[in-house]
Amino acid sequence: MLEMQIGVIEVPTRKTLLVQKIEEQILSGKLRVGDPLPSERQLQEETHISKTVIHAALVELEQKGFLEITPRRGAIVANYTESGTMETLNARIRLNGGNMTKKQSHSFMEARIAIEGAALRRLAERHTDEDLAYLEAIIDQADALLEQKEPDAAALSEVLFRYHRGICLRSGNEFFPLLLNEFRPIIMEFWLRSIAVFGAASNVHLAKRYLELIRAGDAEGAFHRLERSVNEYLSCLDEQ
Amino acid sequence: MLEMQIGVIEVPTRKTLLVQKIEEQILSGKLRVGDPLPSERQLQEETHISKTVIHAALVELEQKGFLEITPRRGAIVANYTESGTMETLNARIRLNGGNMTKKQSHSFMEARIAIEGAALRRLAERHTDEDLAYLEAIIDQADALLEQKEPDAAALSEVLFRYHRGICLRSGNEFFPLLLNEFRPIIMEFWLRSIAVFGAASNVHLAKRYLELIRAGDAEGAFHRLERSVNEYLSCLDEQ
DNA sequence: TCCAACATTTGGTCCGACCAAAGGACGGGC
DNA sequence: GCCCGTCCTTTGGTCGGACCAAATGTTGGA
Repeated sequence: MLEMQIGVIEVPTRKTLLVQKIEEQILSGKLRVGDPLPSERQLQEETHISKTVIHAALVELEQKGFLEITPRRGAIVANYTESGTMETLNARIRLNGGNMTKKQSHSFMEARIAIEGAALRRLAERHTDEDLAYLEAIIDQADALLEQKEPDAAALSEVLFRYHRGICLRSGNEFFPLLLNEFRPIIMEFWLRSIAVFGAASNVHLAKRYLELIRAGDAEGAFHRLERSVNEYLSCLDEQ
Repeated sequence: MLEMQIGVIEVPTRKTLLVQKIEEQILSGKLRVGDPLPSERQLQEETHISKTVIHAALVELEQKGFLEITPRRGAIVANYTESGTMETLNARIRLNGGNMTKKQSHSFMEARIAIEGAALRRLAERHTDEDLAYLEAIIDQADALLEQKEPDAAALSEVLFRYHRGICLRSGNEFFPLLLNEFRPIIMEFWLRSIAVFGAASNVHLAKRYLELIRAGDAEGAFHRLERSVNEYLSCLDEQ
């Protein structure tokens, strides 16, 4: 029997649509940095959306770093290269179809080495059996996925994300796992590609390798292993 | 004449108060991860605040990573160690009177070394005259503040933040300055303390020292200078 | 020419009502 | 006894109108 797959149909709210519309205008260059936005009442008239929702959308865009709102003066397009946060970057990548530029990819990998590398080092130097058990449990989940004849790449990406966030979590640094959460959509995309390029088994094997190096207390070894795999990925990316 | 300083009196909105109240309940443990919140209408009845405002508050808490809202089902307390971002942490610190725990301070400094250290290294290895001029211009602003007999600590903190973000910006990595923006409130608090402890002049002098090391192309020197100043600050903190 | 008084516009906040969808309760058909 | 529509209740999302205080623009008199 032929099974039809439609999947979940998400109904976007008006607020979401308005946010995306304005993001688009800004990122496409139709609205430039410093340009003033129409007043909330003008937007209300244009879009036939209530002022309450308009206001909520503008506040969300401000939190994302796209706008600069001054009470009783209006909103202007913010210099999002300066005031932006990771959410701004996520929105930029999402509007680009989920694809990063090469420079962004290199920046991302550099940031990954800086953060996860520091976590790896620290965890190798100082860890408990509980830390190791925590990571092993996640590895087991990855192994379970590998046993299927057609491993689910999305599910495996999720597990790999949790594994590497686990490294940050168990490093004892309270900031590192939160930073990884900020990167989440970008990291998930990265793992999907990595699985597509190097295969599912290879990625899980690498994860196990980190665990061995941590258990052995080899901080420098773990760090260099990360550097090496990053460079492999980047050189593979540059070839395309 | 004796000048009395009162400062700006901010009138908190109902929305703000409600957000803080719920944050408090969550962080104090009265509301645990997975617990359902009362419906918006129940909250309306309890608090005598209109549903629009209630709704806006809940959405803000969702963006901060404290809640998980499902349309037509309700809101539950999110696992903020899983879904939390830097904003969650900022909220936690703010509710603690703006004071970080010692562990948080150490985590922060470690993260700073990881990120800003990488930026310093890269900028020292590869920079243009324009990069140097950019940073010099910010240093000049700091010097201008120093010339006043009673330097404004808040203004100087702002300049120091822009300076160090400038280092990340000019490093060429697109992620680093965004990460610093996420840290912003924490970093500002840090500079205020650093100025209080070591003095304004000392902090500006240190900033100039980084510039010299960058100009000389001394990547390792710049990195170790950062490590050293971080350790000085931390040991000073531990004494208290 | 200057400046004080007034009018307009702005974002921020609040209200009470309505909407569509999800879940539960009910009941008829097998 | 079990299944599956049908109805009702509850839910978050939206709406349009209202008011506020501050910033800006305009006017008119000295």
